[in-house]
Amino acid sequence: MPKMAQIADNWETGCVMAQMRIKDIAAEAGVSPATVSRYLNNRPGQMTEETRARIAAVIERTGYRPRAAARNLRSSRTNLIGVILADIANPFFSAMLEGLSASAAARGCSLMTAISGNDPAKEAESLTRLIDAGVDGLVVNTCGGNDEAIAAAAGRLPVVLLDRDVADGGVDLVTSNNRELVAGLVDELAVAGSERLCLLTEASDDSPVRRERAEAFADELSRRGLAGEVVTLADGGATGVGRLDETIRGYAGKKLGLIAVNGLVFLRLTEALAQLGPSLPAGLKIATFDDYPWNHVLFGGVTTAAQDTLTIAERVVERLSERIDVVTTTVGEAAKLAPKRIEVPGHIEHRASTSR
Amino acid sequence: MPKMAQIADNWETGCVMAQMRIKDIAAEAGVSPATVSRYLNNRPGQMTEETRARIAAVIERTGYRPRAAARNLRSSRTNLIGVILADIANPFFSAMLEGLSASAAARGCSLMTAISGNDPAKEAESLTRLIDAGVDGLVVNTCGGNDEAIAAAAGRLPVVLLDRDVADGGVDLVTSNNRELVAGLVDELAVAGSERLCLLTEASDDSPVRRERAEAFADELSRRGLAGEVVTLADGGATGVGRLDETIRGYAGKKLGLIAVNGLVFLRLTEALAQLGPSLPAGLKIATFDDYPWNHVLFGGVTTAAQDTLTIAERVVERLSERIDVVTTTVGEAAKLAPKRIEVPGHIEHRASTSR
DNA sequence: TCGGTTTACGAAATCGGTTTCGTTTCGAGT
DNA sequence: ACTCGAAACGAAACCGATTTCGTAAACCGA
Repeated sequence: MPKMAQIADNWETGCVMAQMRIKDIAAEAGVSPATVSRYLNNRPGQMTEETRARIAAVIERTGYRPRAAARNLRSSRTNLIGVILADIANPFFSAMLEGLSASAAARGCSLMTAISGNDPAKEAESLTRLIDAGVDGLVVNTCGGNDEAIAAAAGRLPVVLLDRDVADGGVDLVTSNNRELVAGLVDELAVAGSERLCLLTEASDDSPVRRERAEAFADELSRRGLAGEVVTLADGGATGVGRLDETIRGYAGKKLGLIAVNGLVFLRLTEALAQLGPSLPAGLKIATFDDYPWNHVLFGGVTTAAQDTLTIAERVVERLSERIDVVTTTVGEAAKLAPKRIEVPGHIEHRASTSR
Repeated sequence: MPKMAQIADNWETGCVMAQMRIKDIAAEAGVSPATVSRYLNNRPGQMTEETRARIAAVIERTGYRPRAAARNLRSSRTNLIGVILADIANPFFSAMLEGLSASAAARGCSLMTAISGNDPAKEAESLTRLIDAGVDGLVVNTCGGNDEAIAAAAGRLPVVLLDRDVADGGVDLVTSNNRELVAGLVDELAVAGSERLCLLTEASDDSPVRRERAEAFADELSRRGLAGEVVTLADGGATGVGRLDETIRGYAGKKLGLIAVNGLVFLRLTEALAQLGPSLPAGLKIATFDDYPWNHVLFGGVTTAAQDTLTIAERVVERLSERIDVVTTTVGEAAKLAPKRIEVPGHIEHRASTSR
């Protein structure tokens, strides 16, 4: 029985024409729906060049677009990648999102995003919501507190962790080479003449990333035989300077070198230093992580350990695609990929704050 | 014929148990699939409290989750909202994304995001990709150059514009009340004693937002009988200071008040001022738009016209939901909502840079 | 020329829900 | 007690693609 769609198609464009179905295209081209489907997915079972051209012409003319829902149902693939981010306010992660978006688009995938705002409950909710929506795979930058749920999810569909690992470690992880970056900053400060180094951290931040950087810092100090320590600031937003004043004043004039463990700590540091004057006290050198816009401006430029956001994003999507391909290709328990840890090198942006 | 799913369910959890279908749940609860469907969507056709409880128990016990793809196919709704952002590096928009995510989640919707990076071609591609994916509605922060395509999209599905309008204006738009914000900043500077006001803009930025702010600025000056002008900086990234030095030096000591039309311009301004010294020249007052983290820190705090990101996001999703409801409720051409322009008030954050 | 293999394609089942339509049951009104 | 309307629910069609399976034609070496 001919459908509205076919009738509408015969009218001039401009009228409200009903949505075309694959059936209609098939009828129009004088082939079966199966053949059109093969054309759409250019399947191994080839078709005559002539048939291909006829189908292409009809699709071109009618502007037909296959309905994703139907396709998803039958093939149980959605070409959707779920992304859960803990903190989008952090420019590092918004840049990451842009990278993920581009890498996914390059593979014909779209992104479903959820933002937990560092709330474990929201993160857990996002996890189930995205899985229920049928994403092919999941990128998770966890805020912590859901390690079991995430591990469980990784057992049911492809999951790649971003930046922060989970406890048991059975899940793929892509991260910067934090040890190398820490070493790079220590080197910057040492070369700039700092005699004593401090790594500034926050009490509330107990993330694996912070721990990794702190450990690397300590290791690097002892390796080089440098004096220094990890200073943990009391919480209390940007105003709670905690031990910071004390630390700075205690060493004033003694060629102190400070490393902020992340951008937030660096802003707190900046506020604290503002009380001491608009430019850096003589002999004080500073450096920080992640290349925020303001790093170019504050103190005439702050030396920064920059992470390679785009490459990290690309690696994440790449790895996720591998897993997705394995899942859809192999049967059941067959070939399971072993969990993998991918470290992406960053680089040091040398700026005025660590010049001699 | 009993399916694998039912067998698996009878085993202990822990074994690989097949995905449950609504049929299985129905069988288990001794009702028809239709009834389970009614339960899942708590439909008007109510059911016995006892039936409801029985179904609930089975679902609870089996951990059944309906497959979204199947649901989408039949109901032609996906509970997905597409979001296209021009520039996620701008913290204003990353905050927006968080707001959109929260507002959407509150309505049981997920977000599909695409980031155009201010590239019209990417924007156009994202538009079709999201529509093809079957989103129920679209939030677009356009980078320009796709006005026709966006208007066309708005004819086919619910679309709400974010911040930047399209040419013909037949589409819903949510934006800040820029005129009010400009007036607020002018007032701040006037009160702080500025005698001559400049609005700093960039040559490359020809967005409706910039135009609106510039017009409002001119209007406000003439309304108050204040001297001033719009200064357009030459392009060239953060280093191309253009007419800025000249402007500042020309008026040095003359109680100049500067307004950066956006955060990027403000960073350029900051770099330029850094050449003149670490703190503001005497008599110079400055203010800017959008409350970035560094605004709290630079110059001891910069007076800022802050947009109410969360409210804007909420209004966007609210309006989009209205349209989606209309589309799915009414038939054909029936009730079309007239395009609407929603202005969300912001507020002025007074800080040190405009103190007397 | 003939069996055998490939290639091109169609018929029909299928994915797993929702929705329509019809039937039965129940309670209220007279 | 009987009718009537609403409430509760089941049977089956349906959404629109993909996929399996089968078949006819084309090709191919002996």
